[in-house]
Amino acid sequence: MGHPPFAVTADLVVLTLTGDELCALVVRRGVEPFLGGWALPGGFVRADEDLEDAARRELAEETGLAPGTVHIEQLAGYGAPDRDPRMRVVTVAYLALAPDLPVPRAGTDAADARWAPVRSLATERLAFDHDRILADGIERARAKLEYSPLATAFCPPEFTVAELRRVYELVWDTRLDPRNFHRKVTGADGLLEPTGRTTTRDGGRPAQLYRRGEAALLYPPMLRS
Amino acid sequence: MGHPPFAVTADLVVLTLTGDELCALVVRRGVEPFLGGWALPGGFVRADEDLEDAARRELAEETGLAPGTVHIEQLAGYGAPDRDPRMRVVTVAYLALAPDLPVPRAGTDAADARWAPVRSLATERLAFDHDRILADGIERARAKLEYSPLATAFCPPEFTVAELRRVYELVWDTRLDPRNFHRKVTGADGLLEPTGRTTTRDGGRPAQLYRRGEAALLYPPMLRS
DNA sequence: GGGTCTAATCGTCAAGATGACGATTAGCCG
DNA sequence: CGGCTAATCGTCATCTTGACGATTAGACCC
Repeated sequence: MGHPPFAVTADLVVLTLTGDELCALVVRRGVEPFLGGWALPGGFVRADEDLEDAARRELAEETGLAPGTVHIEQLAGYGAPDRDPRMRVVTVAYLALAPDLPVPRAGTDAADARWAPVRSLATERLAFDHDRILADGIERARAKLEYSPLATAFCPPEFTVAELRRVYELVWDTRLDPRNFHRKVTGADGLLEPTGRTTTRDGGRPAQLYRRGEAALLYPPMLRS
Repeated sequence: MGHPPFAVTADLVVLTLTGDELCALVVRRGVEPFLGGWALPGGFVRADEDLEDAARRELAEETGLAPGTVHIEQLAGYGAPDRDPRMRVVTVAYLALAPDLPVPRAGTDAADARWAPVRSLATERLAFDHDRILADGIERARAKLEYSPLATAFCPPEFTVAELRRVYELVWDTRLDPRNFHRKVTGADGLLEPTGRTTTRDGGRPAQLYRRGEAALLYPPMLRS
C-alpha cells in the first residue's frame, strides 16, 4: 500500500464588495490544463510551507493586497481522484475577505485577473472543480454572517453601521430595516467599539464610526429567517 | 518550483456517547512514529480514492461500524511542514458521529482501540497534531448542535425527545430544562417526524418516538447563550 | 440664515421566543 | 391500588423581533 504521491495546492475564494455587488476574484489560466479558462487563484504548496502560508503567499502574488487587511480562513479540502487531469492533486481551499476593491494584478501563472460578480456564477464555468469550491466559499460567508462578526472583514478598519448593513444586504442579497439593524448590532455583545468620531461619507446625518470589537461570536446572532 | 510530493492521509474524529459521557475513538499506534502512543484513527489515501471514501474506509476498518448509520463530514485540512517527522504529510480530517457504542476493534495499523472520554483530553496527549484535530472536531460538533439537526446523528433511527436532550446535555456538558427543550424541538421546523409509536425504554411515562426530519438547518436555532 | 435633502438615531407597539417552574398524565412496579 | 418516573401541557414575566413613525445633524442650495 504505502503512500502514493500527491501534489497539494492552496486555492482561494477571495470575496469583496464592489459598489453594489458581491464579487469573487478569478484569474485567467496561463498554463495547461484549462489554458485560457477562468479559475480561482492558487498554486502549489511549497516543500517547506504551511498550508495557510501558501494561501497567503498566493493571495499576495496574485492580488498585491496588503496582507494585514485581509481576513483568511480555511474552507475545505478537495481531492477527487480526477479533479486534475495531469495528476493526483489535493487542494486545500481558503476563504479570504477583502474590505475594498483593489485592482487585481496578473500573477505568475495568471494571464489576467478580474472581479466576477457572484451573480454571474450561474452562467460562467470555472476550471477544475472551482465552481463547487466557489459556491462553498460563498455559502460559508453567507452562513457565518449570521453568528460571527465576519461581516466586519468586508469593512475598512473604521466603519459606520450603515456600511456594515450594506455588507449584509449585498452578501445576502436582501434588504434590512436600517432601524432594526442599528438596534441589533449596537446591542450585540462585543461586536462594535465606538471610536467617538463621526463621518458624513455616506451622506445625510453624520454617523458614528466604529471599530471591530473583540467578540469572536455574534450574540445574539443575526438570523436570516 | 514545480510540485513537491506529499503524502495525504484521512484522519477521523469519531464521537459517540457512552452512558454518561462524550467519547472519542483513539487507537494505539502499531507502527513508528509514536509507536505505542494513542492517536486518531486514519490512514493514507489510496492512489485512486476520493478523500471521503478514504475516511469511510478507515472508519470501517478500524471500527467495524455499519457505514449506513454513521454521519460523516469533513472537518479541515492540516499540513504543517513538521507535523509528521517522516515526511511531508497533509491530512484531511473528518468528523464522524455514531449513535451507539460498538466495541472498537483493532485495525491493520492499530494495536488497540478504545473510546476515550473527551473530558480526559486535558491529561492525555495524542500523536502528531491529533490533539488539535480532536479539539477542533469536538468544537465543531458543539457548535453545530446549535443551528443544525446534527444531534440526531448521535441517536438511533427512532428516538425520544429525552434521548435527544441527553445528546445536548452530554455534548455541551450542561443541564437543559426538559419542558422548555421539549417545546423547542417539537416546535422546530422540520427537525422531528413523529412515528406515532411510543416507548417506555427511558422509564416513566411512555414517550413519543420520532424520526429525523428532513430539515438541514435548525430553525429557530438552539442557542447555548 | 432659512429651507430642503439625506441618512442616522431614537421610540413605540404588537407578536413571537425564552426561561423558570407548576400541574397533569401514562405506564411500570410492588 | 398507591407510589414512582418521566413525558407532556400550561402559565407568566421577560426578552427579542419586525414594522414603522418621529426626530436630528450635517450638507447643499438660494
